[in-house]
Amino acid sequence: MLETSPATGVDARTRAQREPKYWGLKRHLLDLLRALPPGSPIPTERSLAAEFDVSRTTVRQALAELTVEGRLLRVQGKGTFAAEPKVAQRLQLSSYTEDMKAQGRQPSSRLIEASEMAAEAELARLLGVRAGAKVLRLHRLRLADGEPMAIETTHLALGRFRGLRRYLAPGASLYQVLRERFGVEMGHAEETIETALASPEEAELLGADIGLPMLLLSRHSFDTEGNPVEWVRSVYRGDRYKFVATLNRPAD
Amino acid sequence: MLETSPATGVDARTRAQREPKYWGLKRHLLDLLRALPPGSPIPTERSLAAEFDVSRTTVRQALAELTVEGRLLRVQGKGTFAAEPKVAQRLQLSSYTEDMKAQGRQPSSRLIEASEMAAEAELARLLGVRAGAKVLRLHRLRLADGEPMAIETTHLALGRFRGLRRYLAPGASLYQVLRERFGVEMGHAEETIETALASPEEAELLGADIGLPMLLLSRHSFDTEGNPVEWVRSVYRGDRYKFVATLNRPAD
DNA sequence: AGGCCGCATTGGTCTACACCACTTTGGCGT
DNA sequence: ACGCCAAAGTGGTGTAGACCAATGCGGCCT
Repeated sequence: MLETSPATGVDARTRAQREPKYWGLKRHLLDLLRALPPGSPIPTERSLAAEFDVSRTTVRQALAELTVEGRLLRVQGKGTFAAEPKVAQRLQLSSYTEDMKAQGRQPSSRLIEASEMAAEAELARLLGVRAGAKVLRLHRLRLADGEPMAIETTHLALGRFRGLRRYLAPGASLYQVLRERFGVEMGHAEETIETALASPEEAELLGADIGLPMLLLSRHSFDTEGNPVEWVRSVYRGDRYKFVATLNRPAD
Repeated sequence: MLETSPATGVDARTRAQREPKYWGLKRHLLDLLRALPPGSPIPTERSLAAEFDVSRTTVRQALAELTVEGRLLRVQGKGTFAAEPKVAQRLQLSSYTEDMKAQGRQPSSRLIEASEMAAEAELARLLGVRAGAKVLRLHRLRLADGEPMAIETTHLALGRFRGLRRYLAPGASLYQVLRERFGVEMGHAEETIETALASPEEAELLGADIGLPMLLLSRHSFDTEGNPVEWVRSVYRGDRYKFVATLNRPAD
């Protein structure tokens, strides 16, 4: 599912040429989503195909990308729904909050989406649950002085944190909730940093150009007993951010 | 092509075989990728469709997912290629040589240039010497299994390490020389990681394209007494490298 | 020699249709 | 009333074929 494709929103005026049909459909659906309460059903694939006079395959391509982008929730046999935009919470683990403050900038977060999903094999392994287990996915935009800096996607096993979603109020700290409601204390984490090019969705959210170099940070956190707690994938604007690490004790 | 017997459908799924065709194709391609040198071309969509007797649409679904998962690189008009696996480098105070060995790769270095220069203000500050002091600059190409991985430029104050140049033999570890000849033990270091695009010279040395995203790592190392020892600027191929860090006691 | 152009090849978009898997609903039989 | 189950409707998988867009190569023309 999902295709790598050119820009979906924002300008892209440099190439105002042939816009694929599923782009237009996508933009139309994004407008629809903006004016629609979360959780409400979207027209069915077949009706969209009829209304826009395109094939169902084309409709599915648009829907697939929107699903990957976290705007839609699809359930076989039931329908397609507007993803829940949800309560915000801010977590402060890493150094983002402190980094920003240390630089005299005002950090903030915007929750883009909070949804439940079934864990595919790799994610299940990382979270220590069986494949297909329910997982809570938090999709947030990080800002500094109101300027978009990063997109952060957090995954937690719902089986281990039943009712987690209910505790997530705006401004609430995820780590605080985990500690106070579930008695989970973070122990250590493993991070990887690599490069990636901005995807259309990411570019739009971050207000950057498609293909802009990004820093991709993954964090795998464990509690004090060594049980996996969360898996986070963050995308930072490469032109606005850099990571700083202080290393102690040589290895050799 | 040819054949397409089950025009009526109905049969096909006989054995509780819940696995979609594109899954099987995906698994096959993953096997192929395991046994294939990175960067090598994958069979074309049309040939895969013919070989596995499925439609091109089905092949594309498998390829699309593998692309999203970072296993494949697709280029219109050229083909589909095995993605370069990223090498992980521990974000810790160890030498490149040891990092690579720990991963079972054969590390090597090629000294491109070793020159003395006068430190400009900023570099002098970093190395704790007066502006204009003599500095040794080592320009090295780092390889793993003979493959260019990074360009590393190291700066050391010659006033502190007299005769350093004479001890630098091919294959010698800088850290080892510093320890054995000068009794310098590394204490801690400050690293920053950011992105940059490859310059023409860098691209040529690394065998990459101009404009390829790179990981730019700067390291400021100090000995156990807190005296600055070296300042290093490294450029890593973003498509072949990633940094790994283990964090203890996460923030609140 | 150098440059331009067109063709072959590859991935990208799209159609129209068929059937499968899952969920909900409503009517039928008890 | 109640329960079961078939039908309807939804998304999921799959086919065969068409044309578009980008790339690269080779040959033609100057």
